[in-house]
Amino acid sequence: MNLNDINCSEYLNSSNSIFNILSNTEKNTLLKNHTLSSYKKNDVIFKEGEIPNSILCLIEGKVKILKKGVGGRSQILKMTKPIDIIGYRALLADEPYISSAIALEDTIICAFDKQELKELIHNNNDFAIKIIQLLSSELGFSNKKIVALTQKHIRGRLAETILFLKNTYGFEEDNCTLNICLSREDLANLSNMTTSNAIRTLSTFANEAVISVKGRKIKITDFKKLQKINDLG
Amino acid sequence: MNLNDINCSEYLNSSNSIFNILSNTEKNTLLKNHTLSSYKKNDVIFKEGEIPNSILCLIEGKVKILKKGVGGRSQILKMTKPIDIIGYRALLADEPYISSAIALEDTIICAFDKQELKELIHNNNDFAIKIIQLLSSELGFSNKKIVALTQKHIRGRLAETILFLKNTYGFEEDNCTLNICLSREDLANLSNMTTSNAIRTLSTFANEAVISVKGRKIKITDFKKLQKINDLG
DNA sequence: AAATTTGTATGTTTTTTAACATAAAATTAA
DNA sequence: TTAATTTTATGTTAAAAAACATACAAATTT
Repeated sequence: MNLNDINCSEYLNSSNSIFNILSNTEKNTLLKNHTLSSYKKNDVIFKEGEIPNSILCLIEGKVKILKKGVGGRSQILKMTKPIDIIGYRALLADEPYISSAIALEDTIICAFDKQELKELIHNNNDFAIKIIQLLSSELGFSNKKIVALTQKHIRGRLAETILFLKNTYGFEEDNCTLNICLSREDLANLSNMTTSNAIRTLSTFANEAVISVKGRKIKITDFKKLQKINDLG
Repeated sequence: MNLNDINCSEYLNSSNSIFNILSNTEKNTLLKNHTLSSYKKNDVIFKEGEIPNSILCLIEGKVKILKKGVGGRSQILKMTKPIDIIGYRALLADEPYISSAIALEDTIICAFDKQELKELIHNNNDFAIKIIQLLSSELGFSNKKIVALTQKHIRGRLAETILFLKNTYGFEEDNCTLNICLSREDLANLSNMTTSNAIRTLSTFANEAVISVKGRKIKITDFKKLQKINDLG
């Protein structure tokens, strides 16, 4: 899609957008001063340590949010899809980014000024409450992840990642192929394991007929068994 | 301290309280309908799965927030001190609790009605913004914890826990003894390791003269070395 | 098309951590 | 007080996961 074809107003009104409760005046204020950018696969959108100066709205594509640990290993904290907002936590906490955002495929992002967002929150209470709901549900998600990533074994962790990807991106038309293509390394960085272990465990799952793998396409062939592996940990 | 001696209004006005920006009218509304309860050490304040119906304010004592994982092992997600608020995440996300709260020592808690909190947020924008700041800084904390707990080795994780306890509860008058007493099991559950490993690693740190241990009292004797262990992971 | 780089697959070894076992010390209850 | 239970300490073994090594396939660059 070409940048010139993007109609941001349409995205603000979308049913999944947190902006859809804004008044027309508020939406227009946002739209008056927005920036559209496009990113190629693997482009860095923002980086750990940078100061946020706008709120980003993912119009098209997929973006991973990751944080590097001691050994330089990355942990993917979040996977986003249109029309999620990105990078608002650091902005709202008045902190530099503690994570980086990288495009997983060609991506279009609409940026609104930081100050305008803050004014919106300040003037529109329903919007503030939507942000509160967003943050508190994300915090719950993050807390659950702490326990899953630290306590489950490799098989359980990878199974959880596959089910998570299904919930986030859904299936293709065949109703069983994950609607996202990731490298084995990304799968590993989602699941807190080495790339080798992601590759090996993926092969094992395929041998056990839980999934089938063709390149980066993953089909879930035995959903119940996958859930069992996830539940057992 | 006796429950009858508690003056809740004093706590609402305290400089650490998120309630201190409220108007007198708002504070009085809160105070009109509050419940004080006291808990003994190890008492359960709320439990995973329960429905939150009030926001809890820790007036006195210390409380751990923990979540059980697959094998029944607990991960301590948060350590609280006066006058932190407790259990607000689930309440704000309109979800059941995903974690439990347990008193670490004799504790006094003041509960305000859920609905009143929601009305406050709805009517007082500055208060909503304070909640947003609280949630977003907690989310950052949680995300950092994901990476630390999954990527650091045992020594680094325990060092981080000790430094975290120092930051949260500070030192006693001697300027080196942690102002909190925890069982080895709690230290383990903070650091994502077995109790055996917490005991062993604590002994090693003591042998290396990084800390000194007397029962449950921990003294930091070599702060720089402890930070180095923490940084190395 | 050939060459180079990157990603995937799989076997082997080493490290880390958990599990298990036992005993002593410290609390708590009878 | 004694007895029982819980907590701490430490040694040993077993399991899980990382690290390493190598080969092959796929994608990219030249």
